Amino acid sequence: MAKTSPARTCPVAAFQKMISGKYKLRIVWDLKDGPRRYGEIRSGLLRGASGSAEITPRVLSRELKALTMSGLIDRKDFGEVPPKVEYRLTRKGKSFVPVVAAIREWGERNLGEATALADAAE
Amino acid sequence: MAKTSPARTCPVAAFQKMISGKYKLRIVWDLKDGPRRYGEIRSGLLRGASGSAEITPRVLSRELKALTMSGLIDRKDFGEVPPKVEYRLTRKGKSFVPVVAAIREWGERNLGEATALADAAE
DNA sequence: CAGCATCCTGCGTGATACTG
DNA sequence: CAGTATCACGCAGGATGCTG
Repeated sequence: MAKTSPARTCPVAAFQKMISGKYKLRIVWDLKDGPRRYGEIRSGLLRGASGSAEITPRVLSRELKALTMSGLIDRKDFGEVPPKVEYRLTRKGKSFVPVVAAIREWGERNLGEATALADAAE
Repeated sequence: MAKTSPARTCPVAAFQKMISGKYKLRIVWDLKDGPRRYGEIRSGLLRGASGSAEITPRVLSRELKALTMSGLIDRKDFGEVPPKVEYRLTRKGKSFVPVVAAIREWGERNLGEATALADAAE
């Protein structure tokens, strides 16, 4: 047991906590294309399968704040008059993108459609 | 944006749903080393930072069932007398291991300690 | 040993309304 | 525009006790 983390909060547990919430991963993914404003993120985050309802500001605000505190994203507030705030990935956030990409890739391949078809003969 | 508009339940959303819960990822990770019995999984899944309390059967049972229905793991029930049940990764589950590995790797590197130190000069 | 049945609680998510 | 304040609710997750 030289390098076997001493019961430290499992990396996966920390990860789960960090991306807990329904939108954090999607926000990070959205931000990978560059900085986005609050409203843009909001417009891009539609709820339900129909994709009609928008996330409530309360929730988005929380997610954004959590991501900021996790150090994944950075909040940039431009002066005041007509409020303008941009969110962008930090270096850490950028390093996280490939992980999300891996998740998406796997998800697209395994959750897209043929979900539980060839799982019987395992 | 030619191919980025399906609006289909985002892969990440599906992923989040699939691994929702505090133990699913850990269970999958545990199972990567081979089949495990119910009790073994339970013993390996300790709660809290102290790692003393064990997961309650109700919860473990749910997680296991969910993972089975997701097609990530497979339940093998040996006869009856003294109940013996083994859980193992399905092909799909195995294909998912690398993703979890990526998550762990990233987590160990970014959540281990130096969490929010060099996030200012981004 | 490997669960299931019941009860209880905190928190994540949403609706709605208001502000600098 | 970019949030905050309040209220409400469903559900994950834990505590206990029981069973085949």
